[in-house]
Parts: sequence; structure tokens; C-alpha cells
Amino acid sequence: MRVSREEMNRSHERIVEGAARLFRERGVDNSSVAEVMEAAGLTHGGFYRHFEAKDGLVSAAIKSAFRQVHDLINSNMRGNDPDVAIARYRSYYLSEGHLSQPGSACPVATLASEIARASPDLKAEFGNGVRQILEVLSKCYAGKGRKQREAEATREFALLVGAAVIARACDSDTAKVVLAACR
Amino acid sequence: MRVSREEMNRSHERIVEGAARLFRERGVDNSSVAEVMEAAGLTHGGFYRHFEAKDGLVSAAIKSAFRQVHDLINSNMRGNDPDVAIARYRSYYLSEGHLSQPGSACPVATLASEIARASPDLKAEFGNGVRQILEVLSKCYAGKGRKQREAEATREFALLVGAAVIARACDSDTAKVVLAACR
DNA sequence: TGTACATCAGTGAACGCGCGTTCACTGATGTAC
DNA sequence: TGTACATCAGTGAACGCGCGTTCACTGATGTAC
Repeated sequence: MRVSREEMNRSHERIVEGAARLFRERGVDNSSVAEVMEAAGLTHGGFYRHFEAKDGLVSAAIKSAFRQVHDLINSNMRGNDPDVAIARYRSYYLSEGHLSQPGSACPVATLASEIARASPDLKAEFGNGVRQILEVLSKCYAGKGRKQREAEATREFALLVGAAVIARACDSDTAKVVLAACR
Repeated sequence: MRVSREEMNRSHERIVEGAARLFRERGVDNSSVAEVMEAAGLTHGGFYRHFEAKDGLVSAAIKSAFRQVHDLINSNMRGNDPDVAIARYRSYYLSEGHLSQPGSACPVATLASEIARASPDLKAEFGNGVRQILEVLSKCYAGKGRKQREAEATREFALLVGAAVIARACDSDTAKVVLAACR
């Protein structure tokens, strides 16, 4: 039966946020529309009142995941020394908590290889998210030119993404060695 | 009709090497058994004379992909200064050629996030491959203790994997910026 | 070395299954008067 | 403010499709004599 506009907006949000979590946990292709709808407390048929196809949900979920981590970085940096902020971010990124909770983790470390095979539109979406993260991290590198700060932030982020991706794909012994070297 | 043992061994090799390429290009779940067999010049039904299930092929393909890149690193280092070798490896890893040919590229940058959701056995397999790469790269860092050299090699490798993973998932403008900063 | 027979690599139709998507339907919501 | 009706968010059965896997079959290979 029809629900109110308010209720529908809440449903939409639950669908997108649930997808943002499920996609990071199990991958986009391994998360079915039915699972996403069930996580939102709905049935699969209603999905197409919210999106024309699964593709649209992927785009919305990526946006949502990036917004989430972007907010997290911003709030963690507020009131902190830039230097301290970077150290905290690195420590968080390579922490057991971040690595074992992919559903709320950085989408770059969880979704990148699937997006690598996706449409140009999704890649552009993903690129936007990456640039936003890099922009915030750049502020943590004092002195030198803007370009140099951006380059340093980029290298830092690439190191973190690489370490997280490798650690999650290996047995825990190998993961520990990799993480220890990168922390 | 039955074929000779020699012929069967050749088939097996074609299956595994084709899978190692296909899995890196399209992902494990997006490559069907039928596609792998077709790439090997066979039909899907014969697959089960070579493996009990697709899982076994994944394991063999990962081994094959790691062997391939491991050989490549080794032969590229032969006769080179350790310092030069690292620079060459970095330049190769972030090159257009390596990034645009995932089928013959480093399996860590292409398969890691899928393996992250796989069985402990596959993760152990993957961990072995990673450790072998790190071992060879470690030799390029002169002086200091063995542990310190290993840590430096690990950070270098994580940076490369992260940069490659990010670059492949973004629009080409963002990719260029990321690669320029990491080269 | 020949011969007779068991083996088994490879074929292609068929299986059950889960997927993304469609559709007729329900009934509360939103709107026009 | 009430009333009558159109709209449409959500339901659940049904669709075609591709997947991993199975199986009866074929005929060249490998083996025992």
C-alpha cells in the first residue's frame, strides 16, 4: 500500500545506506537487490519505485559511502594539529577495527577493484570521492607549495589503501607483518 | 574423445593460465567456467576432469599469476643495481602498460578485494604470493637490518598497490594526478 | 610386436538455482472540489 | 473542513537468463596378454 512521502524518503535512505554497507562488505555483484531491500525492511519488488536499475543504486551507494567517510575524516581533524590528524588517520585506517568492519570502512579499500571494471560514469563518481579525501588530507601537510602538499597526501593515502587491501586479502600472519611495516 | 596425457597436461596449463588472465581482467566471479574453457579451446563439460570445482581453479590461477609476476620481477632484477631495480619496478608498476593490461598484471592490484571475501585457504595462498614478492623487493634495500629492509620494501609495495588500485578505479584525470604523485 | 579391452579426456544437453527485472494488485496518501 | 477519486509505494508471483555442476555418450589412448 502507498506510504507517505516522508516514509518513502526514509525508505530511500535506508535502501541507499544499507547498500553502501552491503556493497562494501560483500561486493556489489555479490549483493542482490533482494538482500539490499530486505536490509531496508522492504521486499524486492518495491526497489524499482526508487531506482530504474541496480546501476543507479550502485552510484547512490558509492556517493553515500564517500560522504560517510568524508564526514568522519572532517570531524576527526577538527581541533587537531594537522600533523596529529594525519597520524590519527593512519592509525585508524590500519586499525583492526577499520579493517574488520568493511561495511563502514573506506570505500576505496573495499570497492576499487570492482569499480575498475565499471562504467565511466561510476569511475567519475569514484574519482570525485577520492579527490575529496585527498583534498582534506592535503590540509595536514604544512609548508611547501599546494602541489607538493597534495602529492604527499596522495602518497600517504595510496600507502594506506595498498596496506589495507593487501592485509585484508592475506592470512592474518602476513597481514600483521604488512600492517606493522606501514604503521 | 580421450586425448593423450601430454595433450591433457597442455590443456590443464591452458585452462589455468587462461583463468589467471581472465580472473585478473574481469574478476573471479565475473568469469564463468565456460568462458575459461572456451579460452582454452575446450567446452565447459570437460572442466571437471581437471578440477573438482571452480574453487580449485581459483587457487591454481592465483598460484599461476603470482608465479608469472614473480618470474618477471626476478628477471628484471638480474644484473641490475638494487637501487635501479626498485626504480624500474616502480616505473613499470605505475606505467600505462601495466595498468591497462590487468590480465598480465600484478594479482595483488587486481584480485585482492575479491580474495578478501574468500576462504582462509585462498587467503593463505595469496599471502604466500605477497610474501614472495616482498622477499625479492627486500633485496633492493641495502644496509640496515633485514627487518628494516623488509619494512621499507613492504611500504614501497603497499604504495604501488594502492596507487594502481586507485588509478584503475577513477576517471583518467584523477588517475593521472594520483599516478604523478606516486611515481 | 599385435590384439582386445578397459579407461577416461572431452562433448554438449540438461539440472537446479539465484539473479535482475516486470507486472497485476492493494490500499493508504495526496489532491481537487 | 469533508468527500470522491486518482496516484503510486510497496507486495509477491512470475519472467528469462546465465551460472556451476552433472551425466550419458564418444572414441582415442593406455594396458594386459
